Amino acid sequence: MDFNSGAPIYSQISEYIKRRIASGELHPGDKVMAVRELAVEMGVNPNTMQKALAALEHDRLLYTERTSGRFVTSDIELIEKLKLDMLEKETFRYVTTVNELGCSREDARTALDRNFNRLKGEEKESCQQKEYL
Amino acid sequence: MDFNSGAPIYSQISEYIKRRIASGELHPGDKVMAVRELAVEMGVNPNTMQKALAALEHDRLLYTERTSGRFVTSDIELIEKLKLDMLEKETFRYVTTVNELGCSREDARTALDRNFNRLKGEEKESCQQKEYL
DNA sequence: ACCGCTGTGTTAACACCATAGTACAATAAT
DNA sequence: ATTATTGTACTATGGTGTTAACACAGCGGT
Repeated sequence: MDFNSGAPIYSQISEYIKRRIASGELHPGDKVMAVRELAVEMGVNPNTMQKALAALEHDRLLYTERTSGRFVTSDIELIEKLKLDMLEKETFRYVTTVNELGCSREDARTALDRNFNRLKGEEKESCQQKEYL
Repeated sequence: MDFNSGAPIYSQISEYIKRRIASGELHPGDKVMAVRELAVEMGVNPNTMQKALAALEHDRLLYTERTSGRFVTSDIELIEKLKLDMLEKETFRYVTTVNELGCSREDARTALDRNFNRLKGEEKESCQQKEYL
């Protein structure tokens, strides 16, 4: 990951993990890696990772069992709602921005298709599996 | 404007003005408001606004005439390139995020349409003109 | 009982962002 | 010449993010 978006790192990590929960890549009830381990994996300080995970706990997407570790919520409804909410939020942000840019709906549609193709092409080339969490 | 995105305010302002230049809402060669004036208008400190405008000057989107004020570049090609670049960058960011969310191209398409309709609806209701710059 | 793992809390240091306030140089208008 | 306006520079302060290096509490396995 690259943390170049200007937003705080802990926040970027929170959003990233949120997406992996929403996508189902992190299964409900699964145990997640330890704070220190995750911190090494993503190249940040354990405190920063702690802050990121704490935010996810606040949203009830993770819960912690005192000494055995952290787990993904088993609340499937919550996860489904999360996914829909994030899609809507991201899309609205995108549409607003692009509209402010003076681009039409058609402009956005073609740009969207072009970038989906670009993405699928990249995925085919570098078939590396993600090993986080 | 609301500055809740986590990114630095000066950076958000830069991007916002960039979009207004790209859209043509700020015409090439036009004079922009004074730093202090703009700062009041957007409710930020003059220093913050200065920083935002300095970033735009670094990109040659604005230039300054020592004592008469700042002006939008007259380089139409640059503006056109800016617009295409920003659309591509925003779209790629959106597509990447949404794909990570586990959403398909169709999911994105319908979400896009829904939000464009929502946006057009809102624009019709509150027909306030923007008075910045 | 001991060791190692877990999460958690604390302190300190450094950098960046945002704000306030002040000051100065150069031009335009009077 | 004087005044107002322009951009620019500087200091200082408070808040937050990031990192580092610790220490502690609770549970499991040996």
